[in-house]
Amino acid sequence: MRWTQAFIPTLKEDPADAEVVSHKLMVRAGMMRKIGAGIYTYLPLGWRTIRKVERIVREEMDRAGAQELLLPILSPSELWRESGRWNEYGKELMRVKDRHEREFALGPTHEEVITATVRGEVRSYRELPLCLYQIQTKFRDEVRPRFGVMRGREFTMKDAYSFHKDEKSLNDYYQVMHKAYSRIFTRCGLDFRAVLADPGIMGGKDTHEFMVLASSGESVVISCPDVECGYAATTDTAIGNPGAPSERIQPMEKLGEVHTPGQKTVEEVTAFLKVPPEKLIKTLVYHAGAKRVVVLIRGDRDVNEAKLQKALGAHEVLLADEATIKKITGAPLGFAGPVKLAASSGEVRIIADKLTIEGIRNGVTGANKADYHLTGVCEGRDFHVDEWHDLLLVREGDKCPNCHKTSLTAYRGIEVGQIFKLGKKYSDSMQATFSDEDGAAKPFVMGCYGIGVTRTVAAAIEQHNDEHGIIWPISIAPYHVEIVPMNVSDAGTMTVADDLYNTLWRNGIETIIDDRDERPGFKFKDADLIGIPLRVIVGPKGLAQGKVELKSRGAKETRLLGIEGAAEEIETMVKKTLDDLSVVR
RNA sequence: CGGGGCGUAGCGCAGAUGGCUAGCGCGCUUGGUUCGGGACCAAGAGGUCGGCGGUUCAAAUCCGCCCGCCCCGACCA
Repeated sequence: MRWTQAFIPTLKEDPADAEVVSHKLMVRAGMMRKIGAGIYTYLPLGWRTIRKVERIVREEMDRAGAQELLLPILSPSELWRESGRWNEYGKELMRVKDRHEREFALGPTHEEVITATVRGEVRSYRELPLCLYQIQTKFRDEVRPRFGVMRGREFTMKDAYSFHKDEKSLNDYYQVMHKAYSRIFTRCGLDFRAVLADPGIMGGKDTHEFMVLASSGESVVISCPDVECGYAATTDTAIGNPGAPSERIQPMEKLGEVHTPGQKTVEEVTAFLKVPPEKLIKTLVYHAGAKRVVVLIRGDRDVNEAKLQKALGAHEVLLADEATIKKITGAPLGFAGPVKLAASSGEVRIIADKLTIEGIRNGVTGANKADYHLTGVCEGRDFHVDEWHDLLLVREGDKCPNCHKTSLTAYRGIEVGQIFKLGKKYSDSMQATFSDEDGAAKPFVMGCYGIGVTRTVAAAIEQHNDEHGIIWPISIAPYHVEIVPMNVSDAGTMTVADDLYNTLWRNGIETIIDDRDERPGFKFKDADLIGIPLRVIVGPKGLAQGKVELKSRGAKETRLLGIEGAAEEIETMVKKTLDDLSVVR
């Protein structure tokens, strides 16, 4: 591409509405423009990179034995009612009506459509396993689109669905996909981790998220630094392991009441009674849908609301307001406790964090009476818990729940992919069956596997940039090489530059030449911004010695190449770098 | 959805105690001088001040409603 003919509208200044670096750079580098909140036009440069990522995804999906197809974006509501997700999916599902008032969904994911496609067509276990994938625009009516393409309302996604005759086949294929995903993100030049995650609305059991490590990431990952252990999970799912509290072996003290005027928070009570926060039994009242529950957790820890939500089977949990607390505990906010609580309120269940509350002795808790707390509170003797769950919000420094040896570390990540074992959720509800060896109709065992393609591009920029702009991994760079002729009015310069440009293209090296009549500094700034991995400068300095200058985007130093052999040498470099990226650890 | 902020030229911003032809930088056009890290000079073009309504002799500026956008908290690739 000749820059004078290209549509690459670069910007000197950051766009006012961009916050994260990938968003700023994608706009500044002329890769995309915003059309509405979470809706973008991909300009030629951005589209080239997106297509590079898609190509890598296709190659690896094909290698994993999956076949590409294309499902419709628009799908009738009946399909979603069959699976139950017309109601379950909530407001995030974009819904439209046709002229006859028939309802449709704009696909946010395609379990329903693929299941409807496969059922009736795949009839025998002999045709299994089968994996189908597509790369397509998805729609989600996000509560808050943000960070450019990171969380858009319309985005490109690769989604794959596998069909199996049994769990074992699914488990095997899950590993194949795990490996394929690792290859894809490695080839895209990303530093990532596969972590255990929460299945959420997708249903199913096992699931891993592929996280690209980045400070701007929206997810927090907890992981064990011990490589052999390798435990890694999102904070929503990380299993608690706070160690055995020493209180459990202490002799039980007598239950006592103390006057604690105005001492409401854990910090206040801790300071007032001169006890450590581990002694406190924090008592929280939650709304879980229409119901209310009392949740207990040790004073120094926090409740993981995602775990609570799952434990209660609720769609949403919300801390109760003061009026509700007063109604349930009989005391103002800050003096709630489990002792004699369940008896007085009847239908309100007491849910407790198993790891921090079970067997706790001599704890401190609210007396359900204004300005009073109880001491010497023992679980089992003084209060009864209806349900035990792991409700702990795991944090950095906790012991690893897997190897029990090392302290966990926390870091932020961008979720670029997720693989799920769906099981029979959709095949059951949508009656998608096949005939097994014994001739009986059985529902398919399914898996599904997503990659946010546009998000992957943003994640790559988050990991590869400096104060001047993007530094593309060559595998997903819009072009491999940028030629910068110093002076376009100089015939000698342009002959060398054009020859090199033509030769490189002839040898399959994607090249852009900045043939604009601009000063060198101006072109260098744009070159840094758009981040093409290799830059060839054709100017008087080199030409005087019969050379051109080669510089990597990330590097400071330049190398001189003889004009004659330059094309060949560059070609070798590009191909070697591409090969290096395909090597999977 | 709740809380906070913003909307003035293609982009980034000033102007806000109502007052004359609404400014600045970048970008754009033309001419000239420049030319190894976003040059300089000169002359231009470009605006329903987000929209509608109200107050007023007079509204970018005050009031009301609406729309759009961004950020912070509960979801997800």
